Amino acid sequence: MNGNGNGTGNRNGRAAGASGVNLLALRSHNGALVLDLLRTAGAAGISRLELADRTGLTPQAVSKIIARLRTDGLVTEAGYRASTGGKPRTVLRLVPDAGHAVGLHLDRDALTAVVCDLTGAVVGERRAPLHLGAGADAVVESAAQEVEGLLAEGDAPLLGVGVALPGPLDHLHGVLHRVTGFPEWEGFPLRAALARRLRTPVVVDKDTNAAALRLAVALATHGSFAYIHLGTGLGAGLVFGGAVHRGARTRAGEFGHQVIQLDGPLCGCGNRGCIEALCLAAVARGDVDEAARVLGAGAANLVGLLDIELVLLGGRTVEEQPDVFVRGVGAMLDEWARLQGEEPYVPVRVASGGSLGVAEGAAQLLLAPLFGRADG
Amino acid sequence: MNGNGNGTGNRNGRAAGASGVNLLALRSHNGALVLDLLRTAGAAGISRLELADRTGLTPQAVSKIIARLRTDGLVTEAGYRASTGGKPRTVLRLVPDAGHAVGLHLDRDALTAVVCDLTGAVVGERRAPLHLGAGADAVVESAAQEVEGLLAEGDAPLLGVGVALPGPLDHLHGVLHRVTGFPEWEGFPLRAALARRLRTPVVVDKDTNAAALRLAVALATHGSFAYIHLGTGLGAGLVFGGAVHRGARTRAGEFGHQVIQLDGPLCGCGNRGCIEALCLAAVARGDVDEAARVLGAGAANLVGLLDIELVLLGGRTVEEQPDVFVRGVGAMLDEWARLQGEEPYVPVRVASGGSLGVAEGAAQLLLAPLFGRADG
DNA sequence: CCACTTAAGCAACGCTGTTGCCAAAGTGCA
DNA sequence: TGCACTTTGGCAACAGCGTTGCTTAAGTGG
Repeated sequence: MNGNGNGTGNRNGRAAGASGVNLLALRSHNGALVLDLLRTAGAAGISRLELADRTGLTPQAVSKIIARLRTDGLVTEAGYRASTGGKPRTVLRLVPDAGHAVGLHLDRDALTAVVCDLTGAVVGERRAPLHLGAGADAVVESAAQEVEGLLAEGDAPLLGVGVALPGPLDHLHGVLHRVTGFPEWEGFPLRAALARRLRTPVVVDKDTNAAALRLAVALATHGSFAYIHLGTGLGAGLVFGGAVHRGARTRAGEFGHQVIQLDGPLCGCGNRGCIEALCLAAVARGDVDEAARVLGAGAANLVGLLDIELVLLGGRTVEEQPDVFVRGVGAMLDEWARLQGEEPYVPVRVASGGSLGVAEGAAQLLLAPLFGRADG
Repeated sequence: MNGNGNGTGNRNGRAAGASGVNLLALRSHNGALVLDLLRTAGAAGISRLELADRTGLTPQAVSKIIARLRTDGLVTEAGYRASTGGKPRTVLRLVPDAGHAVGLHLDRDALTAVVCDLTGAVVGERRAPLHLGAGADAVVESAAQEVEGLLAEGDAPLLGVGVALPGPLDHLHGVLHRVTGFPEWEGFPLRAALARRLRTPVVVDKDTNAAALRLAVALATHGSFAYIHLGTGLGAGLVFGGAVHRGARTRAGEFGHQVIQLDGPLCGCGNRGCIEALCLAAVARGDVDEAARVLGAGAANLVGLLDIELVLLGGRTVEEQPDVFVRGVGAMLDEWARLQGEEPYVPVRVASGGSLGVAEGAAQLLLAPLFGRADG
């Protein structure tokens, strides 16, 4: 897709530390950068000179990069800007249909599948009931059939399939750990199984990470934020420098089992005083304010520890009473900021997304790398 | 120092998002990579072919890079390896005296200054009493005099001065926030003041970040760890991907004021249930086991949230009874791992370092960028 | 002594972004 | 209408990057 394939061009992909960069990698980096700016510009488009200004590259370099991207069919010229006293700028736009990716959201009881174009827009959608407990092979088969149904028309080239699902898993190898309540999934190589079945690249990640990735792409941020998801469980996706932080074993984000009440009430995980236990208990007894307060304390911990810029809230429970949570969490962050004696104003917002958010994020697992958003 | 100056070579350093890469940046990246491997190899040295293998670059590219570095005086040939059936490999070594950096540790009651060579080894050292409350100008002046005394011999080119001190501060601009107990420092532009006085580049950072940076460099890791410092206060330095994580406003690492006991005892910061409050109280009443347990709970939170690979403990209180803390924290991490049902073994160790650790880290604020360890 | 192996440099090359220059396409004033 | 000016963007030449192909250097081992 990007000319000479997938990038680094190094002889060995195994270099332990940081690895050397050659001209192919440089080309691919700058190309991705330009593509990302084109994507961000959306329908409004962007001119060569603006691209040069934003990337720090010379106009001539941008012209060459654009010429390559046009040859590859990723970019087109689309009209002209108004003149500012000279030749008017040429508007450039991403070609949305130059590539598609499928996003698959496997939840406990439902499956959602979307096809997204290069801009991340949903161009196709399917939903189906799902029983995660039905066994790995059955689930893989029905997921594969949904994907095939979605791709029936078969127009744009398919980059691959991203799968998002709950619970700890190994993102690098695409192997599940024990999905809470479904022990039969432990150790199942979902990525390999689905890739073999569909004969296409597959990437697997946690649902919270997928949601966070979608938000990072949608916000076009290279900064940091935390996406906190409160539904049947409590988890978080962390974004630093515009990339999802997955950690050494891709298990980061276990926000729900942060202990916030030493020797507190027992949690399902076996520990005591986890945020999730306190929060869900408060929700269960109808005390949403207290749930928001607990969540806010956890969010303040995040902000203090990691110095993130933004907190986004999502999940079924939050969506039921968004104002209560935004206010409650916001109040805790403001109080924390006040105690710090400074004005490190960290906004709290509800994450846009809706019911397709996670599936869109799953598709972004394949789209985002094209735009230089590395796998973290 | 590195040929054409400091790197990126872009026309503007202000690009908001990720920025474009040109050939100078590529050259500087690969050069830094090679230098880092040479530094890591230490006195044993490393051959061109090993460098090629480790970087993923071709042997010829490495030969060219080494030729440049030799011309710049950063690298020398130093003997030969035993033959393995052909021409023996040429051993290459970093030239330690190609550059020096000063590290300054300003503590509440003492000043420690070191000069380090390129390998990070201490080649000069001075200590002096210090009264942080004596006022900014007086402290800057006495610090400057210590630095000048240390550099009297004036041999190797000086890269600059790194300053590490407690309390929140703005690393990017080198401006202090309110140092606990010394309100007169709030807003003082330490970096600018010292740079003007000494006419040399100055970098300012928190003491915990400096200590963490020294450890990252010493361990030569590109992975992740947390350095937890327990002395008169409690703080942490976080390292992801071999780089110190400072966060959006360079205030990350406020580990001590993570709330771990909702509505717990009042902390000096005004909040309730901070780890620091619980931990210091336990230490004060002689219950070191409990202090270790609290610290361990906090460390488990870190590991769960960020999926780091290693926990390092340091600071005066830890050094007094290292075994108690290592065992206590380790027990909490093991228990946490057991509850996860997996074997994500996260080792706990005492951070080597001694009384010069922070000052050495301060020097690394200037040395590390030469070896590709960006300011993160 | 000679075949073989391994290390490292020389020369040519393809490709990168950059520089210098020029054509295209507007505006604005006389 | 004409001309000076501004701005955009491409063409051509270039320096410099890592790569490739080959040669030279310097060992081992029969």
